[in-house]
Amino acid sequence: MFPPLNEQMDLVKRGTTEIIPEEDLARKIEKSIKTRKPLNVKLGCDPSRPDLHLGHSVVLRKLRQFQMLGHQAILIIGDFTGMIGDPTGKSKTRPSLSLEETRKNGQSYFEQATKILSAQHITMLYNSEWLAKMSFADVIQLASKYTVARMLERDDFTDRYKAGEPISVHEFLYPLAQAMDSVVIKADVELGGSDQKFNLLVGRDIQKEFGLEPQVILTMPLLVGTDGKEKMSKSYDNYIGISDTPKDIYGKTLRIPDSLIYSYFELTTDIPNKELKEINKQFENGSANPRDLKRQVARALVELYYNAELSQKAEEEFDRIFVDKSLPDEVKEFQIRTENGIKNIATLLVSASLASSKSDARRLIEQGGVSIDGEKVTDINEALPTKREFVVKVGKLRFLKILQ
RNA sequence: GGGUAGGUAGCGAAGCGGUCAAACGCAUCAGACUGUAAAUCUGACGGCUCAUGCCUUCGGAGGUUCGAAUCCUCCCCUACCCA
Repeated sequence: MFPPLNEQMDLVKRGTTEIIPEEDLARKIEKSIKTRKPLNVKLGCDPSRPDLHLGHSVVLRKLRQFQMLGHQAILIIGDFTGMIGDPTGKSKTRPSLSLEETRKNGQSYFEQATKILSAQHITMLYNSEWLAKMSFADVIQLASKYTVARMLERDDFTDRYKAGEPISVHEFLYPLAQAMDSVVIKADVELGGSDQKFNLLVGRDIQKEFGLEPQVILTMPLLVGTDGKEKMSKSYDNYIGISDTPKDIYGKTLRIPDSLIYSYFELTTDIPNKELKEINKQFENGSANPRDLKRQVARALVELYYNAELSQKAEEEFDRIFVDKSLPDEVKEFQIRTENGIKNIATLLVSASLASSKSDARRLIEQGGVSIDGEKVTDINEALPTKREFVVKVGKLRFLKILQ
């Protein structure tokens, strides 16, 4: 029922950053073939941000490969850890969520994840199920299994410690809590982004402490966001959400810097290895127009999360706006009501949330960023057209049909 | 518990009694260029104003002063050192 070892290894190894230790993975797969028992492949999910983006998709797609090979995917929704707030990264002021919120986010996470994952061979668990039940004594015992020196080896901690930035004691408990998840579900393999390496390794150590066979860890590269600099993340606002509209997925993808094209092909699409190599070649020797390659990725992504038809429509729409510089086929509408006191273009922009304040509106107009029916607005006090409807454009992307 | 250095706009970081709505960098927004970009260049970047101007901001609360981000008092927060 399972494909042979080599086949499994080839597929699983593709696109990974590290497999630690690789021999163990082979051994575990071999054993699973022999005993006809699927491996437990764990992926921890942070429910503090409910929207999944292409960055998450990289590791989810890897998880799907395991499913396709007949293994068991286990999604751990970190609702318990999410309740306290995730310390990884810089934002210490991340809001603590209530259990209810994390549950809701967890559900939404699952729904989105199944856009990528197969509905078979999947289990979803909330880690509050076991973490919330641990007593203080349990926690102390768990904490005694790891040393401060080793905790400080984590890059994030090392850097912050050197920089004299605060590190709260509870942050040390996070890797341990995550490790407990691995203990409880008896994970054979844990997936994660390469920034999770430390946490995943702690899982191995703690499993050993509990007399279990340590999990193999498998890390994936971090997808760089649309800004071309930081990893894709909602907080940097450089993400392409898998629930974004076809238009947005297409448009955002086309706007990535050329340097990212290859990695987007590699990490976010199903393109076969052979074609991937071909693309790399074309890109290196300049025989392909990067724009065309980008269009190809964008099309592929919309197809992946929607379908071919919508993907084509998204492309046409994009061309209409940016190549032909005409209107999108659907423009949001805004009804002017006399009682709102809208008397000129500036007040209209504010009321329609196209500008955050009157000063902002003035700035936009002064800088030539506002037009009505294609005519640039030059005067802040310009009266509105008397027409019943007209289209206001702010910047390159924002259109609004005004009704009065 | 004692000591030292700090807390400034989205972030980083100057300023240390008036010329401070607060230098500079990043991020952001608009424009030019383009392939839709990226890079580059230009401009903007607390709010209200056509504008001189006015209003609200420099951890918090009070105070000194004609005048405070800048001085004083108390409080809160962070790091480091000593115990």
